Amino acid sequence: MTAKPAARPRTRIQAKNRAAILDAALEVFSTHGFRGATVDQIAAEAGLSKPNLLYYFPSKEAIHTALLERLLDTWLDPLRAIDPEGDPLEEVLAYVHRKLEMSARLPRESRLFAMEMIQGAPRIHDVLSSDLKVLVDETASLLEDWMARGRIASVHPHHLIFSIWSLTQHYADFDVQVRAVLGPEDPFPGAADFVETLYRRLLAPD
Amino acid sequence: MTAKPAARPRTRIQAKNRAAILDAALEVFSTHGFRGATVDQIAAEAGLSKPNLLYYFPSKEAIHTALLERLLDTWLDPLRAIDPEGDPLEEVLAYVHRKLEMSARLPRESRLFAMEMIQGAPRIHDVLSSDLKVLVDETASLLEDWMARGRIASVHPHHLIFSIWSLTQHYADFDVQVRAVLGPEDPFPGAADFVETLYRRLLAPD
DNA sequence: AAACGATTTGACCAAACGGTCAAAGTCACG
DNA sequence: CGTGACTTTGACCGTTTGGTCAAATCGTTT
Repeated sequence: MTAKPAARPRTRIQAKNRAAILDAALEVFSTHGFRGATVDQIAAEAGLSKPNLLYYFPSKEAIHTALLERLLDTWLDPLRAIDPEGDPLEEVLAYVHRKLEMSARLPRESRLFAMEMIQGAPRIHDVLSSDLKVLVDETASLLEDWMARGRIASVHPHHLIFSIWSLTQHYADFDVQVRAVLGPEDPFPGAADFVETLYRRLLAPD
Repeated sequence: MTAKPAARPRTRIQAKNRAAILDAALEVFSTHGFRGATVDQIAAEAGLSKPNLLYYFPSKEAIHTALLERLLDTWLDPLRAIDPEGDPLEEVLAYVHRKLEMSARLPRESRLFAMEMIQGAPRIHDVLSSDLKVLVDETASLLEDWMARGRIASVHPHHLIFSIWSLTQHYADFDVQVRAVLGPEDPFPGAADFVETLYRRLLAPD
């Protein structure tokens, strides 16, 4: 009986190859989207033959799903890390900087997420309107509470969160454009400085 | 001799069909990217047979190119419309609102642009580092001039422009996510209000 | 209504696609 | 060092892909 490798890898080889496949798939899916990515290309990028890749994942879609599941967690972690007991403005700023750092260090993950959104999130729409919505609503409540107490200025909390997402992820998703305009200079120090200023001025209590 | 239809359509039928093809291609390319889009799908969406579509455009790539050329112009028009003689803060705010309105009214164009960027802009990289860079640098100079005169607060002008792009286009590109979080409510009124507040507070002269 | 170019189509092609399979090779452990 | 499970592969399959072509149809002008 030929046992298919489990989702939880049992051998060193499985751990190594599954990791290589997911890394290669991240590269390919994040730049070409699901339909634009080919199994051959992922296999080549992972240094495996196509049948060998399909020994570890049953289909192209399975790879994509595995990638998205892993992504959603790490992507929303910074939001969960906001401390309701901390100083409001500093908590928001820390969140902004965590997100910006993620754009700098995990640009492919950011682009994979953006790809999925642009395509209408056909594979994660449910998670968005359940888990994500709950998490965002909770954070929005926290922000509103801070605003009501005058700890930070009053703005629409959901749009505040959207603004943080868009501003920070922009540097990963539109990396080419940013660098084409800015030249060789590293965009991130300037970006960090800019968003710091922006949110300090936006949220400074009246 | 069978004459291929010119880029400038000569007959009513050509004008109509070329428009239908470009509209269909916009729909398909903007949600699936270049490689993920198929000629069959574009043809079906345009209500034509595949060979008929290829009578009007010589290849899939030609359609994509035609689309991008048309896009770049309309996409950067709002930037060109900033009036150096106008009131600085109001000019910036007007630009922000023009961009936001474009996201609301031309979401597919926004997503096509985003798609191209995420993929590394292989087909328009040259235009970015030449035309776009020049246009942005000019606008940045204007902004710096306004800042030096104390008409608006000092921030990094390039990142200011990036922030406007990301904040406004986010509502088109991440439409699914925004609506999943916000529910049935129309996002744009709230967004307009939010960005207005944001840039007033950011740019208000000290 | 003839005649000409403009338009449309069914049939077709080679290449690339996602995926399968039996057989061969490799590894770890008793 | 043998043996059973794990891993890898070449050959293959049916479908989809971008694109071609000759023939048929349509529109317009005379």
